[in-house]
Amino acid sequence: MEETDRKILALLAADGRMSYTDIGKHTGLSTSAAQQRVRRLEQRGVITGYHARIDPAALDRTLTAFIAIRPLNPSLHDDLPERMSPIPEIVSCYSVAGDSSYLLKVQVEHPLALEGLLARIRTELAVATLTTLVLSVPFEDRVVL
Amino acid sequence: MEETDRKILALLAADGRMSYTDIGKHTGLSTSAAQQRVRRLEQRGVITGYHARIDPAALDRTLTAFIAIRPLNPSLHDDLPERMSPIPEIVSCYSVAGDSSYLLKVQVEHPLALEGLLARIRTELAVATLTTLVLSVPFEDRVVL
DNA sequence: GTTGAAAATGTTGGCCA
DNA sequence: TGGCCAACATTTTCAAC
Repeated sequence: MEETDRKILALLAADGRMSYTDIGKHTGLSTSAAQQRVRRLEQRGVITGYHARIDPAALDRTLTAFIAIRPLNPSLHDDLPERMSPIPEIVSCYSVAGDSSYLLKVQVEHPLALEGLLARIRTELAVATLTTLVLSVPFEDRVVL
Repeated sequence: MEETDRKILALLAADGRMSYTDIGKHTGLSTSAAQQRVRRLEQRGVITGYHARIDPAALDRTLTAFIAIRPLNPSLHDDLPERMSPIPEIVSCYSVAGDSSYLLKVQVEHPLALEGLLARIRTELAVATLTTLVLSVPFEDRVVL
């Protein structure tokens, strides 16, 4: 990956709606050259998508937490991700190696909702949970190239 | 927050470059009505930004890990986030309540790089670390409205 | 990579319910 | 207030070089 492509990635990571014209200006390319570069980055799967980021508070999801889970009855066939999928409060799911099997990031309205969510997770998934509350987010998902 | 705005948020969360014309088609609004809604959502801070998502593997960051950190010398003045900021491998930083003080998400090239990163974090920040390796990511940062 | 021109989209102001 | 329309500016797209 070369200089110009990295620069384009940095620009689009910072502003996903930047126009090809502006990308061209920032990289010294013509509009269509910039567009071709971006299209190639998309086709190669380097850029996997464009997404608006939404303030969780605006959706009444003021409480964020990480939940480490460990299955109570270890089984060969692990379909936990599929069974987590219908639970809307689970925002991210990581399969991990360490003290637990999965690490979940969840977002709920308030502590009482977290209590309910934990009960649901424990019963529906048959797992033990260890919860860590998020107090604040100094930074998140930054892209430093 | 009403139905139409939620729909717009869902659309832009899924495709941050969707045109106002398309947003209008999906919501039964005219182009300019859709545009006004989006502008208002941006001004109210509900939409905090638009970002391209980049495949970490394309940037040779194949290894993701979570690192829980605990300061060795607890002090009143905590400037850890500022001191983490210049470390590019640290992608996210959460201040948490639980067994540790901060939870970091990091991305590195390979296990050896993680070893170096852990050494850097421990010495520069004067903290104890507990690392959890990410094996796979069933889903991440999904927005379910 | 570049240029250029056509098609699509973004933008603004005025008008209407 | 919130939405529509219509005219104008900008961007996207795609060809040929």
